[in-house]
Formats: sequence, structure tokens, C-alpha cells
Amino acid sequence: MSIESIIVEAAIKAVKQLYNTEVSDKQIQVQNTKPEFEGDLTIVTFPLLKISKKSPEETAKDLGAAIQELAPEISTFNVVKGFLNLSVSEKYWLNAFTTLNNSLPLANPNSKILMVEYSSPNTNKPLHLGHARNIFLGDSVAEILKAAGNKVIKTQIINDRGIHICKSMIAWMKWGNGETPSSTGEKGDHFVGRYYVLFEQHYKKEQQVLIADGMVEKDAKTKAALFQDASNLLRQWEAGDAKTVELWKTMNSWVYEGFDATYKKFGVGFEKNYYESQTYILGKKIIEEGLAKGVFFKKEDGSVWIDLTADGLDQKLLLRSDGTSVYITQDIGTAVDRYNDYKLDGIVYTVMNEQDYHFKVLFLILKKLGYSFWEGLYHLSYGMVELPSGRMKTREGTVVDADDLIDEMIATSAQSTAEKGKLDELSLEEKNDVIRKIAIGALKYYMVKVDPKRSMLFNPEESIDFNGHTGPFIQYIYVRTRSLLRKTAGENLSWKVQTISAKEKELIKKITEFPATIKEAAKLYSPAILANYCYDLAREYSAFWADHQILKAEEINTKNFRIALSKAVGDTLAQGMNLLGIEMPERM
RNA sequence: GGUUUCGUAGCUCAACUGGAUAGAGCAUCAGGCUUCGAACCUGAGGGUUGGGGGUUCGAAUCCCUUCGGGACCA
Repeated sequence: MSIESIIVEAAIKAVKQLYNTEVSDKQIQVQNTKPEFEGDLTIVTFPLLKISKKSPEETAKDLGAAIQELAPEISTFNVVKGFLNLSVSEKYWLNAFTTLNNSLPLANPNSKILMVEYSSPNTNKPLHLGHARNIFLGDSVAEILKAAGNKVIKTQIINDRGIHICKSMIAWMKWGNGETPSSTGEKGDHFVGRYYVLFEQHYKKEQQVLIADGMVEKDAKTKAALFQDASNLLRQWEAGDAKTVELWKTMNSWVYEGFDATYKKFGVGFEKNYYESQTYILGKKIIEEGLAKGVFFKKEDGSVWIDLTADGLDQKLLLRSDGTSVYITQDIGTAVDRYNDYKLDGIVYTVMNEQDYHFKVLFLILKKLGYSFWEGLYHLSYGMVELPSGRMKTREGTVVDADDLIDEMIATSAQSTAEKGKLDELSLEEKNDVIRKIAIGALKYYMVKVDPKRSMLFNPEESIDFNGHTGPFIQYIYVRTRSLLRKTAGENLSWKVQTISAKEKELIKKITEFPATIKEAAKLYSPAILANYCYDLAREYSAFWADHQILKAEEINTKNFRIALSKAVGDTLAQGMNLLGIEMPERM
């Protein structure tokens, strides 16, 4: 049992004794004591004043005395205004340390089967900075949910059909001369993306010519010959034309090779892929059922709608008058399919917050259709990555490419690693592995430390830092602990100590908060909570390191205790960072 | 126009979801390696939490209003 719950339990009993009133654990507010005050944990007594009918100070004093009586773990207490600061005995902390169990996954009686969807790229463009946030966030949330004791299936839905891929195909047929990624040496997704851009350039010119001839912009868009070609190709694809499907498959396979290379560098993967080419027909049957149930209605032109005005939303189109579906139609179908396939308890959709409305509508429709699983749906809505100039724009060439970004990070990492010169005795392969871990660590940490809900700023002019509140800092602290262990390998490391320093106590306290931090991060779907925890722990250890002797400690028990403490810190950091998708090097 | 979201130090982010004197990093300045790894540590300066009002013992956090940015829906 955690010290916090011990205190809460004692406080509930104390209130009963003192004031003869039953309170729930919600009414006992326990928080960490601010560093400028003496104590470890603090009870805020203001909420209890109505019960005690005494001043805050008196209430706190009474409560403190009673709790000290009830919980032997509490050694002393002091009162500042309405704040009851409780000090926990050294004995308790030492015992907590020797009986520490931070192994993952946590035991979870409410374990669930969850699907986490993230990345979900289009097949006409390479991945960019925005995808990077999505991928790091989704992958990390999936790992955190796993660590919290759930069963998790990682998935992506690949947008492999539609007019966008047809555009790339047209451009390649017209101007490709049969070249392939292997013939040009390009990464497949960049190769196909280049043809998409080529299409857009020519298409734009055609429109300008038409507009110069007096056509309005809206008509020019659809009348342009290239657009007509792409639309025709899409129709052929939908009709299953063999040659078209063949080319489509080939070009998509190039893209997948490229994506896989990037995913591999990112260190992420998926257990299951969904392809829109297979899911886009889903949902229509459900629309029929919904019509029969009267959840949906048909307009005169034959289109199908749902009226959500009573819920504060609008009317939403579900099936066009020509019977073709829209995004939300397939999302309905896909969700139902997934639930049936995996007996899921929930789906987490990692999608940018510009889709907030879409998911609100989607979940509401599923609810109205009577699917009880709608309660397990969660939209992990995250903010945009902005540049100093605002949003990334393809047309203005401000898109930050994911592969370029990694390459830059690796170059920076290689440079600073060379400057430090700590890896000189390693093989080239080992060295590159460390360089990669640091580069990816810096990038991932940079993105994952920010509260997902908030939009964040990325300045391409400034390289991502390796000092301060960063991934490499935490990796470095870990490396220090590993260095100690290397130097004492084979020694008898048993210890027995009676007293500990304030910093040692803080470290033990922090380490014991690890499971609660995981739970909190899982509950709020926020890797940022875990990222900041890791940083705090690393920083505390670094301060400890600066004013404590470890290997040179005056006494063997003290030395071995500090080594054990260092190991626990290192292990905890490694576990936490791994959940963020960040690997720890042994040296750096 | 309607809905929604955000605004915290020069910059990038925190603040245990309503708690104590709003904290870190970067940048700036001053110190600290002949000693376990300095990608580090210790310290200093830097804030009317966009502005105004309200609720509360207590507000960056909740409500109203206003200004400014973003997104979504026509």
C-alpha cells in the first residue's frame, strides 16, 4: 500500500474519532509537501472545516495528533495555516525501498482489450512532422496502456484509395518513363510524393490557362484535363480494371517500403493494418438498419442524414444521393467490425484536434444506433505542431519532412558524441547505435513531453536541444548509474543502513510514485505526465550525485546502499522512457 | 456568422485538475572538474498568469465580459 493511501485511511479514521463523521477518501486531500516546508506529504484541511467546526490550525493540529497515533509510519507533523505537513519515518522509506516492486505491467483488475489507432497516413505523401507527433503519441499511449495492465492492439488505417493516389498514378504514367524507386535510388514514399507534387504543378497551370480564357475558378478545377484523367482513373479503379489496380498496387507498395523504413527508424510498429480500400464499402448496411430504426432520415434527393440538432450539433450527411459513402460512413462500419473481430472494450483514435467535431458526431451516431460499445471509444485529440510562421503548408514548401528531421538529429547527435569522445573504444556499429538512440530520444522526448491536448511550436531554425529538459539528459543520468554498476560488477553489494539523507529519501519517495504515475498517464492518455516524471527523477538524482559520494562513500554499507539506490533510479528511468518509446544507451 | 479551443518569464514548456511565496529548461550573468561520467551541479536576475469583473477561506485553473490567435461547421 502506498504511503498516500496509508495517510488517507488514517485520516478517515481520525475524522471519525474526532468529529464522529464518516468521510470518503475524496474528501481527504493529500499532496506532496512543497519543498520549502518541512514534511513529506500534506493534508489540506480546509475542506474538513465544516465537519470540525474549528479553525484551520486547530483542525490540522487535532488531525495531525490523531493520525500520528493511528499510523506509525508518521514520525512528526507540523501545521502551517490550514496545511498539515506530515513527516514519514526513515524506517518506512527504507522498508519501502527494500520491498520495492515497480515491475510492469501493473496488476489491473479492470484490464481491458483496447485498440489504439495512430499514424494513419495517406499514400501520396511522405511522413512529416505532424505525423511524427501523432506516431510518438499514439505509440507511447499504447505502451502506457499496456503497462497499466491492459491488452493493446496497435493499428493504423492507411488511406490508400481515392483521388489523391490517382493523381500520383497519372503523373507517373505521363512523365515517369518507367522509372522506379530502385532505378532512381529514392525512398519509395518520397518517389511517389514527388509525382503527386508534379501532378499538382501541371494541374495548376492548366487551371490558370482555363481561367485566363474566362472560366471561373470552380469550373476550371473540374474541367482541367488532368483532373478529368484522375477522375477517370478513379472510376476505373473502382470498376476493378486490372491494369489500373496493378499500377495502384505497385505504387502503393513503393510507399509502404518507404513508410516501413521510417517506422523502423522511429522504432514503432503495428500489429494490424487496415486499408481504406477494404473498409470504404463498410457502413452502408448499417445505414440501412439505421434508416429502418428511424435513427436516420432520407431527403428528397435520396441522400441519407442524421439530425443531431437536439444534441447541439448539426445535421450530418451519411450517404450521398448517388449512394456513395462519406468518411463517417466507413468509420461507423470500421468501428463495428473491429469490435466484432477483437471483442474490444475500447478504441483510442489518435487524431488531430481539427477532427474533434467528426468524432463527437461519430460517437454520438454509434450511441444512437444502440451500440453499447460507444462508451469505450476515445478520441485522443492532440494539438497541431506549428512553425513560427504558423501551420505547415505544402504549397509554401514549409512542410518539415520526417526523414530529413531524423537525419539532422542523427548528424547533430554524431557531432556532439564525437566531441565528448566517450565512445572511442566502441565499434563503429555500437557507436552508431548509441548515436541513433540519442537522436531519436531527443526527438521523441521533445514531442512527447508536451501535454497532448496543446498545440506546440517547432522552430526549424533552432535544432532540438540535447541539454536541459531533454531526452538525452535523462539518458545521460541513466548512463551514470550504469557506469557505477559496471565498476562494481562482481562485488558483494549487500547493505544495511539506519539513516538516510534528505536527498536519498526524496529519491526513494519519487521511485515509489512510479506505479501511480503510470496509472495517471494511462487514465489521462498523457505520455507527458510520464515524461515529466522521468525528468524530475533524473534531476533529483543528478543533484544527489553532485553532493554525495557513492563509490567513495566513507562506509561500505553506505556505498552499497547508494549503488542500490542508483540502480533503482536507473531501472525506473529505463522503464519509464521505454514506455515513451525511448531506448537507453549503456554509454554515451 | 455559428460552435469550439487556446493565451503563463525574452523563447519552449510545467503547475498533482480549486490549495501554501506560479515552477523547470533554453538564453543572460556569477561560481564549480588533478577527485565515482561537466550532455552535469550551485546561485542570481527575469511574472499584474492577455485586460476587466464575479464566485470562494483560497483562482493560472470555475462563471461572465472584452481583446488576440487557432481549428471546425455552413
